[in-house]
Amino acid sequence: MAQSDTVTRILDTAEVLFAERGFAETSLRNITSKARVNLAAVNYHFGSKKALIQAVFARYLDPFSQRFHEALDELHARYGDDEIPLEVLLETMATTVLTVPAERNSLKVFMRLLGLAYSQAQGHLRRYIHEQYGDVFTRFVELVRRATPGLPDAERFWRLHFMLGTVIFTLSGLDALRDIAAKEYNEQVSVRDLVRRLRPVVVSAMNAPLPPALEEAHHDHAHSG
Amino acid sequence: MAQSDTVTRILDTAEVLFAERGFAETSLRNITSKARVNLAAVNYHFGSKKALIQAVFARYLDPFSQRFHEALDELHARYGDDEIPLEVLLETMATTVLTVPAERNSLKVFMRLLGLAYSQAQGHLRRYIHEQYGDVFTRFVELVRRATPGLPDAERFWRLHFMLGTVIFTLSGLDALRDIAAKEYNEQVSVRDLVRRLRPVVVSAMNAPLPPALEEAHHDHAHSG
DNA sequence: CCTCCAGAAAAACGAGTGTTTAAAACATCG
DNA sequence: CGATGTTTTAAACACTCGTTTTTCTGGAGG
Repeated sequence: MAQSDTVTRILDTAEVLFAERGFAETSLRNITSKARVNLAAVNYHFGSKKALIQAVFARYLDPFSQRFHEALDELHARYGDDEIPLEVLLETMATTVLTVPAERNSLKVFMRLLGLAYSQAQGHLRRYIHEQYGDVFTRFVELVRRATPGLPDAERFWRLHFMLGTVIFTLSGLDALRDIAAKEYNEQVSVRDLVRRLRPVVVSAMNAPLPPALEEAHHDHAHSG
Repeated sequence: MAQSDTVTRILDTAEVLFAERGFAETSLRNITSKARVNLAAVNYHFGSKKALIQAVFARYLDPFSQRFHEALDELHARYGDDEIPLEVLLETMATTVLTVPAERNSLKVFMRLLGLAYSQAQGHLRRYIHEQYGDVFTRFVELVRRATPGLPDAERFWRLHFMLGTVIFTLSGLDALRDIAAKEYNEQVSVRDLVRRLRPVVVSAMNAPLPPALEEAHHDHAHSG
């Protein structure tokens, strides 16, 4: 291996540690010692810790966005200009999300990283992800728009983010929840079980009745701090 | 003020900085200098940084759990042994969540802190919160159980956590989402607007049709990493 | 052979961390 | 007043951090 596997070892170790303990709580010395690699290797190969973090994300998101584009191309070929049902769109996204990390490590790490990125301070990672991979998401949202013609744009925007919260929150805290569920209801949940459970919930949530219109838009700001 | 307001100044400053940048990214020197207080004051009054973090949470969660208990007492008095409708239960929780921080600072900080606690490394904060305030949550869940008799216990467990994810994720990332929504759909969303939007979504999600039963429980573990 | 140079390794740098210590300031009360 | 206990302050401690510098290694090419 000419292009030394040092790079790979660093990435493999870093993504696990980041997912377990967060970015700030994981030092380069943690990573390099566990990867049995010299400390300076990170700065030599990646330039900085921040660049390493982005490289960890890129290794998941590059194939994801590529595959998701391909999957949407297929849907376009299959449906032409017909409206694609919401269930099919959600199913496609779920399949793609499940496919990418299945090839390598585990979905858990991927989801945990996404959760961390979104809950991260100042959201500079969120911004990076949005800039780098925002176009696939935009494309997806446009298809969802056509699949839910009864929904006002703003309402759809919020509901999509509600559901994003559901998925990321659940899958990123999966281990803890899995333990509780196993203890309380002695049942072993796999990620695929969870996706099965998520499907009807997400569909119902997206198709929920519209909220009553605002009676008179923000009249008193008394408690809206 | 005999019981010096140093303690209060530290807490007021700490909660804002924690909410903005996370726990690890906020140093005691950040806090004490912004609060115009001596560095050693934190360790003198709280003992350690970890204890300060818990104190910040306690200042929100103590009144919350007390008020939520009172609210549930009221519901019990009003409904006796009759089943309390799911909408009423959700409404009660929403009201309590909105009430507590409205008295002091802002809901945003409270939600951001909750989001951080849940996405935190190893979840030692999540454990602390669960141990300290788990009983109110348990009581609430029991009422939800009686309000949703058609739902298997495990299914209800997961759906409640799905909805917890929706709320915490949305409200803790509120600022960023608010900006996007304002730009794209030029509409000003207040927290109360969001709660109005959340209500039908959460109710529909909880009442979603049951997922199809597992065909044959985890036969192949091929991709369940 | 020697040169060259990407890569690995060891060591040091300077800045920033949570925490502790010891002295000073302050308040309370006999 | 002087004594007592609490709070504030400045300084130091002992690390850990990300990054940089320097040295060493080992194979490719003239």
